[in-house]
Amino acid sequence: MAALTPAAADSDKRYAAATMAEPKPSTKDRIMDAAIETLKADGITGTSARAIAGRGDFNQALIFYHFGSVNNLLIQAALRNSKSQVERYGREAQGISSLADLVGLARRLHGDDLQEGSVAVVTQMMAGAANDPDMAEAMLDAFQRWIQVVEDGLGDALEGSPLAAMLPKREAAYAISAMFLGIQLMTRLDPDRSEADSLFDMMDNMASMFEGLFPALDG
Amino acid sequence: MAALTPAAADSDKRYAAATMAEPKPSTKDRIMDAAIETLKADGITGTSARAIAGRGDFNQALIFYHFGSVNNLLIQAALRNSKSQVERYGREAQGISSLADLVGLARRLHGDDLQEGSVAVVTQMMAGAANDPDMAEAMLDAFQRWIQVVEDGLGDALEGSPLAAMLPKREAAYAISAMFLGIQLMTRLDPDRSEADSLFDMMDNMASMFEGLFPALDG
DNA sequence: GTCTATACAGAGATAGAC
DNA sequence: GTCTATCTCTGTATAGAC
Repeated sequence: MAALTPAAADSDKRYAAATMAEPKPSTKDRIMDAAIETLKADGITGTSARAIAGRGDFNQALIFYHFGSVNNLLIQAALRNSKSQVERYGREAQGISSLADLVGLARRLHGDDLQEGSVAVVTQMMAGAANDPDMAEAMLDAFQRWIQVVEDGLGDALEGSPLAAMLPKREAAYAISAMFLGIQLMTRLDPDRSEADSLFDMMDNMASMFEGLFPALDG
Repeated sequence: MAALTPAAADSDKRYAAATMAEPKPSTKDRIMDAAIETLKADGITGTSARAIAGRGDFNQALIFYHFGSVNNLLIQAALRNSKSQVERYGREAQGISSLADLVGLARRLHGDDLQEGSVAVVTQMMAGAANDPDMAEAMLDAFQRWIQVVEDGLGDALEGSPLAAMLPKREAAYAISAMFLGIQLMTRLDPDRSEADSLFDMMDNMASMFEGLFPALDG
């Protein structure tokens, strides 16, 4: 589960540099980091060039020099993050061998993500995507990667079960991804954020039920 | 909170007047209508007092006179719409008697809603809710009404089935609502908007399967 | 590649005439 | 209750010095 460094940074470049002594982030990466942080903290309406530059402590004009526009910066930052997210999720999904495992993983990722705020960023970008086709395309791209991870995990979870033949994996993965997204969004609105817990409990029970009804043929 | 001005004539009055000859909307209602339309068309980032006023063809200052701030206008408009939505959804959900019915209804509502754009508004408001607690509260309120409708529909669909005893309805309703929301959001990103169809097909099959496994005891 | 300075459009909001 | 006019702030974006 462990990343290479605790500083587990996001961009490809930083991963490449993570083995070296000083993974000093490039300016572009610093700007993208600040953009994501601003999105998390202030939402899409508060994410201006000035706000981003203030948070990252660099000059506002750098955004336009490096990315041309604020929206393009957000798109690039989202794509960068989504790729590293999918890598991480994919790694986490290794070794899944049952639906119960899958639910357990989802529960844990939900908790982590609620802390970290990746889906909060998604919400903000999705809102921004409404009047920016390029941003919509980037979000769609991100979702498709995500669904693929779920589909793979589902394949592992159902291997050897008769359910594997009955369940269209692509559609199921789409449904699960949609649900996960929806749960995150709703949970974020709730100040005490408790309802999702019992939901995952329910899914645990459902998973047990399914696996009781359709026991795996092999391991 | 109370209606100090006579024009506090809320949407309720307008709906009540719908049976009369001329249901001429109040100014407040016209402003709220324009706000919703602007949210659909231009997203939260494009929804300014000027944009709303331009779309509804009234003076910008009226927004501040009647609602105090743009954000408060959005909150009031969202609450008004969510209430009427829930009424409508509740009506549609009457007469559900099976899971297949429920899926059918969901499919139809998905289609309608994709046209009409209610969930598009939700997306935008949710993004706005990130840095406005009042807006978050309003959205949470709206979601809870929605979940209640689903819970009721689920109760009707499972009446007489052994599933009714096995499935915690509140949690299931929460999960279904979350999934519906997620599907809407994802679908909106996709230019050709096709993936949801096969998803509803899958849910149809799942519903049949469930109802084959757990046949209703009575009608 | 980074900074300062600045242009200019659009934002929210209010005052005061009508 | 509605309008015009205006204040002030913040937004994106660019020019040009370093």
